[in-house]
Amino acid sequence: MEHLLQSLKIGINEKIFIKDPESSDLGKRIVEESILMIHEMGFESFTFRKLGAKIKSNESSIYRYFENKHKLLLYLASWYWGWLEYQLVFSTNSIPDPKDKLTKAIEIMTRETKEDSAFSHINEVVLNKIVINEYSKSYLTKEVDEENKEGYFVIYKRLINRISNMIKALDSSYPYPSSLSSTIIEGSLHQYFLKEHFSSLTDCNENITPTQYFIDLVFKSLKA
Amino acid sequence: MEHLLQSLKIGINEKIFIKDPESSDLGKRIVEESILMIHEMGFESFTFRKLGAKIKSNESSIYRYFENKHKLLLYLASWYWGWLEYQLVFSTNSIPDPKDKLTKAIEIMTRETKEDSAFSHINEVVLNKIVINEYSKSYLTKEVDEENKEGYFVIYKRLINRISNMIKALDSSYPYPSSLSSTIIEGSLHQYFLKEHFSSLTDCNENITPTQYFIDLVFKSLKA
DNA sequence: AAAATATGATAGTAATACTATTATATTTGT
DNA sequence: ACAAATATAATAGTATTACTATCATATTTT
Repeated sequence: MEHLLQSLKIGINEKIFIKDPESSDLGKRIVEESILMIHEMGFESFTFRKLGAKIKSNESSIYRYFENKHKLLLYLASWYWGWLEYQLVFSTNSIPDPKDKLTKAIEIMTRETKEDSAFSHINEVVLNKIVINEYSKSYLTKEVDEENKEGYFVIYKRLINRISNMIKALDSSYPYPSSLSSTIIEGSLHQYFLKEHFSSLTDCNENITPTQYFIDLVFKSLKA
Repeated sequence: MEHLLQSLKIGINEKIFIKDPESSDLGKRIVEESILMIHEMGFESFTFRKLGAKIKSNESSIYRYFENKHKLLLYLASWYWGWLEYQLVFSTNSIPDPKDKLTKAIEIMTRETKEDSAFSHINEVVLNKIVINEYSKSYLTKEVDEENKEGYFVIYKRLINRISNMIKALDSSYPYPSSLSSTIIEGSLHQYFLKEHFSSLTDCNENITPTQYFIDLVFKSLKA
């Protein structure tokens, strides 16, 4: 639990923002409305000018919180992964059996998102959709290595490592724990995307969930 | 083989381009140099103006071939997947045993790219890197459904279906052939990306290839 | 009540993503 | 060989983007 409260409350790398959006009402409105707008119009069409108009604030005021929309996306993604990490650690902490623990972990990482009333200004369901549709764009850039060094992806990496460690705990002989872990996380986003837009490329639908697919995939791969 | 020569020579959906770049010297230079430039500077920084300067042609001339850089990316990706499909069908066609066939297929889809001298103006090694870094951006847009209807992703979809069918041929009882197939294709790109930029999130390195990982993953999942 | 800080209003800039027009090559058909 | 058609080049122009800068006005803190 050590890293946790950190991640959820102030754990987002301070270099991602200029001024902490949690520290003011305007900041929270920026976060709240940007989630809705990015979801509605897509990241490419989203601009700070449009966001300013929507929240009846000034473009230049938004720039005092985030350097640009890319940084805002990094912030939203970090928040999302931190929130998932919180749920992961909270729900698996007390499970002693490694197989049960990993099962629960996969469930949490691949299940449909439900609203969390603990964070009133963030719509987690919509944020999950943004992550599905936009997260890749936050690291598929020429600046990844630099930004990785700055620590902009730590929460995401820590999360994948947690799952990787659970895999190792269950089957220390399995040669690809990190690859399998990253496949679950990234693959889950991808299956949800396919379900929505390329249904012929996935078996996930109303009856089959990504969770079922990944549970099957993982436990057939491991000796357990 | 029916669809094939089509895909490789003229099979790229004609709605993707305004004028077929294969039909002229300028068109080929556009394709050739755009691959190098997108790789060098990333898709975001790449512009038709810069490309024009590089190939000593005019911005407006490039617009006569492609509506915008997004369409150019769709074209390059279609070419890439068509090229891979060609290799897939060519190499697996004569293999009668379903297990050998699928093994070969996974190898082709997940191996490192090598130059193909058959297409002098296209650097397949660099194009593969573009696909790893930029392909997701071609479908993670608000226009996917529209563009999917227009047929801009047919080759990619056909490819995933081919692998899916090979999985079914080997184990008709496996419930997730399409999801597994899409996991191999998309997951392979992702593992190569991680290897390059987030090495702690993958087990793939100089000694372990994505091919090994996916072969293990797939055959542990299937009854064979 | 003064000082500090946050926000708003307005303006300005370089670059992007085009479109339009006209001129000049180059190719093709007769 | 010459006209007609087509392709490419040159130039200019527009709306929008992604900012930066400045100054005014609130609001909070001390």
